Amino acid sequence: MSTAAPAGYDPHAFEPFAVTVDLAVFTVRGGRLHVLLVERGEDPYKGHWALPGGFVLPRESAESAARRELAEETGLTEDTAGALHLEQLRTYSDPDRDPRMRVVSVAYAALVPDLPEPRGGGDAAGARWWDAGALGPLAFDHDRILADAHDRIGAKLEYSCLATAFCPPEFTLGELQQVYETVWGVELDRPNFRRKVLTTPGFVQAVEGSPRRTGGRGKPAALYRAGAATALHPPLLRPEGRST
Amino acid sequence: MSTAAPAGYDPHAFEPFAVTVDLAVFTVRGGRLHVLLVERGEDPYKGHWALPGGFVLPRESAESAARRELAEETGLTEDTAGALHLEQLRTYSDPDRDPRMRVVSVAYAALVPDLPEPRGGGDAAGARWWDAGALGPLAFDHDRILADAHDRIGAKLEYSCLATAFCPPEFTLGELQQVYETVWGVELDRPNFRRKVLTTPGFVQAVEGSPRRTGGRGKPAALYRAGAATALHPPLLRPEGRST
DNA sequence: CACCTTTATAGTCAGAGTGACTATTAAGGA
DNA sequence: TCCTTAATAGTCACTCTGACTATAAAGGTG
Repeated sequence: MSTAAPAGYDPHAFEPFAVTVDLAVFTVRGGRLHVLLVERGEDPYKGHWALPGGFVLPRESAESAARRELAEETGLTEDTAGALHLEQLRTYSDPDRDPRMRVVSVAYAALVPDLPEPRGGGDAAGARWWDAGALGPLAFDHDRILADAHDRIGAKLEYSCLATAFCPPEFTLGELQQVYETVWGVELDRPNFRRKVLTTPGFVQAVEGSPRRTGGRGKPAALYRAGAATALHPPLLRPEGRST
Repeated sequence: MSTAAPAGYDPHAFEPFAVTVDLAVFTVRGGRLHVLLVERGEDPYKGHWALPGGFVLPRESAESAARRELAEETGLTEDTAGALHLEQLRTYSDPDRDPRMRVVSVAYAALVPDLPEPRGGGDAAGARWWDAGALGPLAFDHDRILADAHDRIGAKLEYSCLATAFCPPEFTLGELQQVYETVWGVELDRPNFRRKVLTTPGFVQAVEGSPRRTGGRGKPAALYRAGAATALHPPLLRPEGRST
């Protein structure tokens, strides 16, 4: 911002950059981490799967663009999508990441509870959830973006209350534990997990009236809602190594 | 990346975005956190101080641009600057953040040991280190970027070995402790800090021959170098609350 | 219906890590 | 020589965690 623009800020005098957003939208389905992908209908990478995303419009911020795309691709209303957790990951700016032109992309990660299969509407040829553990190569540098997103989400679960974003409004501690186990790919000790969650003020709060979820196999579990806290002190560390 | 470009990817057909980098370059001087700022020589914000930065060139990545600007502003060679720790913070894309045109900026944070005052070379009217705790309002949204950078650095000290990046090649544990105290703005217990650092494998390693730094006021301190580890397990948590 | 399986919940116990200390050592300065 | 300063060594209690065992309450099966 300190140097003069090439050719003194004439907006059309230099080779322009396109700015896009890419979204890594995660959910937990049946104990597996899933990610929303769209099938590319045109070259390059025609027929490949890619992260949803699109161009940032002239009068919107990258985050607004991300929320708009998220609403379009998931079929949620913009109001609902506006309430979702959306986290800016990082920006990818390799000069050759798109063979057509110079595209700088701001990547976001979103966490959603289990949603219905997306309608194939919009401009994408098709959109569906994929098991994040069994993916073929994606278009562009989206493998890298997806890996970065997974790392970030995993790290964030350690020191934030973000895991509740994967859960429906009311959930059991077993469901919350499964979020951690699914994202981290490990098994956790149930009593210890329970103790940690319940002794962290504001992580979860019991639903009034102490209802229980019946119909399962074992003893009915108590229901909880997300609490007011956002950070976890001390953190809930993964059994082994780290990321980032 | 899934939607068609406006006007089918004709690079000049839509209003272009400029892409810049902004750098928050931190150092510790005399027990205070300092940040490198440049004085703006032209409107808007003429006479205000701003983060160093500049345009991303057509054939370079944002990170390359950041390293190039860092070398220019600090007077270091590109080789030296290439070895410095540079961390992508986030991207700022508010449509009105620059009154002249649409500028999307990728912000980076850099940590350097105490350096000489920068020469006023390059295109900036002037460049100098400022005490990060006593700053007037900066140009553009740079106050916000600087605050985000400070938060990120503080959080990273907790779970990484990054603090050694603020230190010269050989340093005492007291100097390392002062990095933590300066960035966090707290005082730490010396024996406890020492115990934590020394029992974390790979955080620091004693300089061979066990030399000591004499000339100070008290007992000479042993010298250490940065170790091979990059992550801190378990983390070195701040006395009180959190960030991010 | 008795019994097994499954899941939730309660509780115990030892070890690691940390915060708050006190004590000792080794330099410079008055 | 004594005082001040800073580094280093060590203690102790408390918290948190990992690894357990035990009990409760549902569904399923013969």
